[in-house]
Amino acid sequence: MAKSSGVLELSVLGLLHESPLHGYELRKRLNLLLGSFRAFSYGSLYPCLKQLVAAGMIVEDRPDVELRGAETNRRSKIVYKLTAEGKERFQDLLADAGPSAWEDESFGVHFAFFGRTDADVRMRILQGRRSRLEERLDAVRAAFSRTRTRLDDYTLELQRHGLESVEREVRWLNELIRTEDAQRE
Amino acid sequence: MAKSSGVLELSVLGLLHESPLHGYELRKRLNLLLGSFRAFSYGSLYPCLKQLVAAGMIVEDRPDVELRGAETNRRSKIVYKLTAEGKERFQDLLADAGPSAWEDESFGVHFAFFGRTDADVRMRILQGRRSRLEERLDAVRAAFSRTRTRLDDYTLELQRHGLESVEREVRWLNELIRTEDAQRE
DNA sequence: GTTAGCATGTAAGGAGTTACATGATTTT
DNA sequence: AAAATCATGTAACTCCTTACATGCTAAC
Repeated sequence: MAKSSGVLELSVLGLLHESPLHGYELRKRLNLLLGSFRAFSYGSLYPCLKQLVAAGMIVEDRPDVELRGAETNRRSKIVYKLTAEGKERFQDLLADAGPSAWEDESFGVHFAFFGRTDADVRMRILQGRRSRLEERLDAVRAAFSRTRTRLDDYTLELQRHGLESVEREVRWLNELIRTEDAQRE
Repeated sequence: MAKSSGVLELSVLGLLHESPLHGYELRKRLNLLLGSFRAFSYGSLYPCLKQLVAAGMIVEDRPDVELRGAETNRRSKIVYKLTAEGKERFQDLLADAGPSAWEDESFGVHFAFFGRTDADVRMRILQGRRSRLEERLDAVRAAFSRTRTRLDDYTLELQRHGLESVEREVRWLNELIRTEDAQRE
């Protein structure tokens, strides 16, 4: 019913692009793919699969049903595979180098599928992400220097650690951008 | 109406504990306090303030209204201040050294208010957070070694960077725990 | 034969955002 | 007097989780 269009949809399409999978297995791959960043529950995954079926992006395949008698209404594994339309949708989502690709929640997934993303889109996403983080550094540092109320020691330490984390990610992005540039030759 | 009991409530109570503030200013302090971790919009803040008023944790003060004629129904700044009950509630929330204090979303806030938290609660939260992260490291590494399908280069790099980030936070926690220990003498 | 893990699903609800709507105050 | 910023608020909506409910399959 909803159009979703979030991290989950992209992840599912991407994983099914590699090979057909059933929900349970899909979830494990999902949480491996996204690593320490994110995890999804079945309560999100199954409705999402349903919705993708309804939208014609994937189709269900029930291997067990064909093998056994049809009278049993038993539950079985449902293997999902991408349709041609689904593949197209996936490519469209990957081709989007707009802000939605470099925000906190979605950058990870987009990056995970960089292997199937055009080099120029990769570059624009990396640069977008970098300036996003630099903006944030500026904002925090500005707010910090503007602040007159002296902060608690722990609050300060949290701040420091937060800034350092962001700076670290910027360095990581710099490295990646450099590598991408080198590979263009 | 809802009980909320989340990051926002704790942050608001903590900030108002330092000094009375109006919503707009409160939001800026909030986003400074939480630094690069989190940001809240007015759409969350104002309903939360209403709810805290209803619960008797804070009270409204409208400075302008008293100064000027009462016939004008004009909008004015609303300064919120903590009640005795609110202070108690804040201390109760700070005294909770359970899992809810060391999850991703809430650890930051709890840490920011460590200056007002008992030393033993601080220690239990730091240790809880650390074992939470170590569990995650184990899970990711286990899933990683169990995986037979060779991963995409970019996916691998994302994974590596994610692991490194978590390891870095563990080292930070180790350092903090060491410092806390040293201060106990 | 029972426990543990595989497998699918739904209903209710939490926590927050976005977009909108309005008005006051300060700066240029 | 226009523009920017300060200031408060609401309604609709999104995305996801939790808790529940069910059943299959392998291992011990």
